[in-house]
Amino acid sequence: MGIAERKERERADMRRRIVDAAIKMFVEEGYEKVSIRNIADKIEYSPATIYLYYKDKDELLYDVQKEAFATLAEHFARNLTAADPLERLEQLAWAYVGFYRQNPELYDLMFIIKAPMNAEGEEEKWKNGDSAYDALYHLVAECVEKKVIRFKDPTIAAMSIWAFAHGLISLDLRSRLKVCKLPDKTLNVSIDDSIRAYLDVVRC
Amino acid sequence: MGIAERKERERADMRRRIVDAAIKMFVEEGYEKVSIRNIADKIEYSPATIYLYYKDKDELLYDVQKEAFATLAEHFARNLTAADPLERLEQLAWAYVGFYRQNPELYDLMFIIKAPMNAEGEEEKWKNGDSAYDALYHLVAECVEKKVIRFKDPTIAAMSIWAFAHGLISLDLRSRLKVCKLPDKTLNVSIDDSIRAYLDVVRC
DNA sequence: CAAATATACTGAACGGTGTTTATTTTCCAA
DNA sequence: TTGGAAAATAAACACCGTTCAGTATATTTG
Repeated sequence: MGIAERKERERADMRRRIVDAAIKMFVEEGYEKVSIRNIADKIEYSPATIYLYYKDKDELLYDVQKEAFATLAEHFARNLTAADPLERLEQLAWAYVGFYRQNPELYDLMFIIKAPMNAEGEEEKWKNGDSAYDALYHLVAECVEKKVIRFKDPTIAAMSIWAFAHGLISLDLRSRLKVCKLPDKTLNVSIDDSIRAYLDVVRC
Repeated sequence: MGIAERKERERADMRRRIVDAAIKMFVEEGYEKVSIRNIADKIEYSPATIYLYYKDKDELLYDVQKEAFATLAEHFARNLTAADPLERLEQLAWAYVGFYRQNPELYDLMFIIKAPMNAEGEEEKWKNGDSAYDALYHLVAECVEKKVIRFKDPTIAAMSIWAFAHGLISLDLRSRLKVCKLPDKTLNVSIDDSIRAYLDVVRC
């Protein structure tokens, strides 16, 4: 009786088709500009069909985020090669920025866009970023332990470092960073310079 | 011939009515959930009327942002009292966080929400945040000059400090900060602790 | 194999959105 | 008082996320 199994496979295939089209379109056009109807058109099904596989747009976004976090994890795995923890922390920082540069729209829907946090008090459910954060935490903890960075508490250190990188990227993504006007001159502030300066400040 | 003047006054009054209702409703319900129709209802005019005073929702948001930045400027003016530049920088940090805590929804629409950046390449037009950023820059420049913080370039320093605070707040606003799960224990990371640790790290 | 049932899919609708247009109402000058 | 400008609006357009009644297809049962 392989029918149930085949049906399950077909169901998974359809979810793949939907999520693949969604990722492609979100990346190309931006989350807000892509409608369920657009996605349905792309995969040549009726809009209502999508609701047989995803209960709403939020649930679809959640799956897209899962995919994006897997991509980020791969990106980290490829780039975190150094043995020295401080060097590895620097690699992490550059890998994080590199991921953003290659996938700005993905970064937006992973970390900035409001959905799918609608359901209040359901922070528990948001586990997509956990493994990436764990990687950061353990690395930072090692740096704190070996006293190569000027932080004392590993939890606060990890969150602070993430917050800095995220803040920089968020400002860049909203064009607050590109140009910085002063009375006398106009300066370009780059993410790269800021990261370098931060690493200098944080290092022991 | 005071009629033209009165008309102008009436026009300004109407824009005030619209922007006041918009701010109130954005703060109460969130930008995305407030429609032009809702605002029109509130001020007891037809939706189309709003388009006689604002060309689109983006332009209205732009005015709301202007108001919000004025509030932030006041907030800074009230709280930046110390003579010592480093102390004043700390006051700035706490004032920034305090503003966010008192007006999270305003913070969102000032710094995070995607609109009104639709018009590509119009970064020139976004002047709302300039005076607040100038205040930060000059203060940080003084700190760099007097060598009380570990940054060398004032431009990079100002942007980095802002990025850190903004990153922290952005993560908090999207519930990424509240709880931080680890294999063994669950920890609360607070904005306050992170700011304190950052100031310690940055101080010379 | 045929009938009954379960599954997959869809057309059409609901109630909303931002925005535009044609029309009506209001106001002011001649 | 009346003609024309200015202000306000009702109605429509083209979308949106989502639901539901109904149809087509596949599977199971008699």
